Amino acid sequence: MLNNKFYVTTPIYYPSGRFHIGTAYTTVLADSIKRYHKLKGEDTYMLTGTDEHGQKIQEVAKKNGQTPKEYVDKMANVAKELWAKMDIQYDDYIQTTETRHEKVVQKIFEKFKEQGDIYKGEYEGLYCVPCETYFTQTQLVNGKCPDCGRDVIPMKEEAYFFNMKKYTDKLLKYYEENPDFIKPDYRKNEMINNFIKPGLEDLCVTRTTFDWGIKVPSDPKHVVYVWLDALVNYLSALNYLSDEDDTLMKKYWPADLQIVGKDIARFHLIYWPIFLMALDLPLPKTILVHNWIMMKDGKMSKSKGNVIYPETLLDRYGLDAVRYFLLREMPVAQDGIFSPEQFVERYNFDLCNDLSNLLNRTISMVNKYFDGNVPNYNGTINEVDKELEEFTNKQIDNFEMKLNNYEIANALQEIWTLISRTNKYIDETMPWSLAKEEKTEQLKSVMYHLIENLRKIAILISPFMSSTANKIFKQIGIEKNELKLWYSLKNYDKIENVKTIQKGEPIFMRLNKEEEIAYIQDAMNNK
RNA sequence: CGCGGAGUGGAGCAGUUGGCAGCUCGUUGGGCUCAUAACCCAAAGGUCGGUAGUUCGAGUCUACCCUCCGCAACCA
Repeated sequence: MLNNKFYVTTPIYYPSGRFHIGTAYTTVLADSIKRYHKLKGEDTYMLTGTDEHGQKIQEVAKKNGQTPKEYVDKMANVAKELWAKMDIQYDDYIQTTETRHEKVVQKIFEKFKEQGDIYKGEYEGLYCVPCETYFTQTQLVNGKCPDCGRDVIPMKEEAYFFNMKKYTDKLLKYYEENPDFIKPDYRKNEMINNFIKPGLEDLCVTRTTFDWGIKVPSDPKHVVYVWLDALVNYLSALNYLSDEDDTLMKKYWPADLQIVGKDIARFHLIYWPIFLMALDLPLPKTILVHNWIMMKDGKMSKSKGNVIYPETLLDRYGLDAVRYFLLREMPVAQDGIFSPEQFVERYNFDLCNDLSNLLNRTISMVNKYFDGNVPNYNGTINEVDKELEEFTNKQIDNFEMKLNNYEIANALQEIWTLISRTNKYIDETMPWSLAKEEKTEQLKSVMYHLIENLRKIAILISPFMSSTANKIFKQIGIEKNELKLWYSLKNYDKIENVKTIQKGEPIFMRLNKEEEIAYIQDAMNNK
């Protein structure tokens, strides 16, 4: 294997409120891709965390009667609990208020200053005194502060700036020479046309109007402004520039995949690569910008009463159903729509009718015809079997192609095409007739192929729905670990002497559509 | 004003380098009985937003236009 390590990151989330389904989506996406690489035997590393500085945090903490640090630590725990609940296998969780991070930000800041990339200047903006916040012209609502509605006044303060112009050409060249750097492709054009072509403005990287941030060592009345602070987390978590041992950095940098939401695309596609260039570090291989989960009536918002929190779905429908829905229904390159109807339909059609039912009918037949003893492989005894094997191998290739290109929803679709094809195989071969006519060899072959395909399906879904995959393995009697690995997928003859369980428990039961839609709708309105 | 995305049978979507218009759900008819009123087959249903053009041939390329959504410098 040429590339046998895989470093994936999520954004560090801003914990100013409750984590909603979008946050869960990003994290599930990262986790699933990581598990896929792990399944292939790669050395994987996943990072997530929280972005804990800034004025808004300071205010929320105050409102809760806590110190900012108390507040962010509490929120980090809330996040960790949610990720535990969602079985997210992150390898490290970074909080930007940890010393290991702050030290690195300070070092980088001073390095940039020495290099001349950061210079002192004056920040000018429209300031709302009671809110202690600057706004740009375009953020104002009717010329007033968008938060409190009061007048804003032009203000100036001393601040440090990062010289972005210096790196513009280099960045454009990098975009051009590395077509995989930005996915989906159109984001690149968006960045170039909207921000780079009109001329990048230097980025203000410090503030003096609040103090909940990392102090600039050489000028401590300034705190480092959010983005320089936040972006560095991807490095500080690997012990970059730290006195500690830097094996992680050596081993995992550059990142193979960094996943971000479209709202923060600009920071990751422009400023982040420029910071890395200024540090003389290689850039991540791919930055994947995903879109948003929308509601039928537009963005999620509390005032519209259409916010959906992950817990609502997790507690009632289980983790795997939620993970499946998020990954299957959200196309990454486009906004996806969440609706209770779609959730329930996906659950019933894909998980119950197609997958769970295929398992159930297979188990029942193996028990009925062979007492649960899965016959051993007997080759492809006819055209139907041969066709099934070829089709299955083709689907595995399709799946791999789509997933390697980070088309998760399409990759899942390829698995479901395989599930359908396997269901069809039962109708084609009509095992019940074979049994009646005592065509035992053919019947054995059909049972073997069904079990074998279920094994493959379980492997394919395992990065997305690991407990479902395990339930399938268990029901079809697969115990050996080597039969659960990626590299056993193309084998058609390795299952020997296994026994299915006696009575298959359905892994997904059909939901009552009206009831469940009402339930989800209620949960959305009440909170 | 600008930039980005979208406009495909009733609904939601696929359509890679231009070559007989596909998928899921729904509808109608049929099949099967291993399975969860599930599963399998078939049919009906589209002038692929509009106009003009390039081409032997365009949903797919070019130009212009219309409609919807998003962005415009700290909301995944």
